[in-house]
Amino acid sequence: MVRAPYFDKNGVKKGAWSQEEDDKLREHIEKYGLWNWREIPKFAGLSRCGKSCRLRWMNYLRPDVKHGNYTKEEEDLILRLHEKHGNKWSKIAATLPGRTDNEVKNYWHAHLKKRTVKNQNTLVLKEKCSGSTSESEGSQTNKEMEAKTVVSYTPSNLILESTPLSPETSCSELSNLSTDFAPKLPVSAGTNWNNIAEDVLSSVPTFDESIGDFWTEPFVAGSASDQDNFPGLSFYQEEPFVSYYDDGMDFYYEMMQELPGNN
DNA sequence: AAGCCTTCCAACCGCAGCTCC
DNA sequence: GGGAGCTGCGGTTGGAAGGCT
Repeated sequence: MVRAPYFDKNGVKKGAWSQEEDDKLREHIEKYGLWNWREIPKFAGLSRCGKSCRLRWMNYLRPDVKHGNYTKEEEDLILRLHEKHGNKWSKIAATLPGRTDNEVKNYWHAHLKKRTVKNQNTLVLKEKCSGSTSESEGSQTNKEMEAKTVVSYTPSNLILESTPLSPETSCSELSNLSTDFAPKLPVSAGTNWNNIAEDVLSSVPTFDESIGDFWTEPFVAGSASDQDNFPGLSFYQEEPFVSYYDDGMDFYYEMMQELPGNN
């Protein structure tokens, strides 16, 4: 189910991640945090491009990511949000703690898309049988119409709508998520950053330089100047915590406000 | 049993948006 | 203002696994 690992012409490894690579990346991020995706593979001793590392971390290695077993509530929420926002997977995923945009997107295409297509066909058939609905519903507001359409997707929406979450509860849950994985940063008065940098660099292999954009550029063993300017150091001291859900919070609150019973 | 087909998830790719200089 | 560097998003693809004929 995964692509066979291979090295491209630049010496950058592609395809499936090995356990060893996962361990290296996880260990590095847990130790030093997230600071610069292009540099991380270099310092973690990985033959991957930064983009690949980011994807692997975000979609698989992150400690708060859960896999498989979507609940009925999650399915319904995805359906509702997709109806409202379209293919804005990151927006949708932001409201599903532990789910990634990639996973939501895959789940949609694998399981939910068929259902909505089926339901839409059913709706069209019903409309054709009962005539145009625009006249009979002409007095309804757009919001009412939208709500009606969403509910028509699946009867189980009723379950979700009958159990509205309070914004306070939801936000605090998400807030916990955003801090659950605060990188274990070795920030202390006695921290010797140069030692850390040398430590990290000790296992770095060497690859040929090549041209390419930010993401495809292969990691290159750091030069002496790289070691002197370990890029993560200033970041750690200025911004020690990284939140994965900051952007989703406002949206989540906004969405909860719009749930029936919260107006 | 063997070959073909379908499903579905991990990973890749291109590009838009943001920030900094 | 605009160019470079970086990040994140969404569409697409590769291919293993399981089902079907």
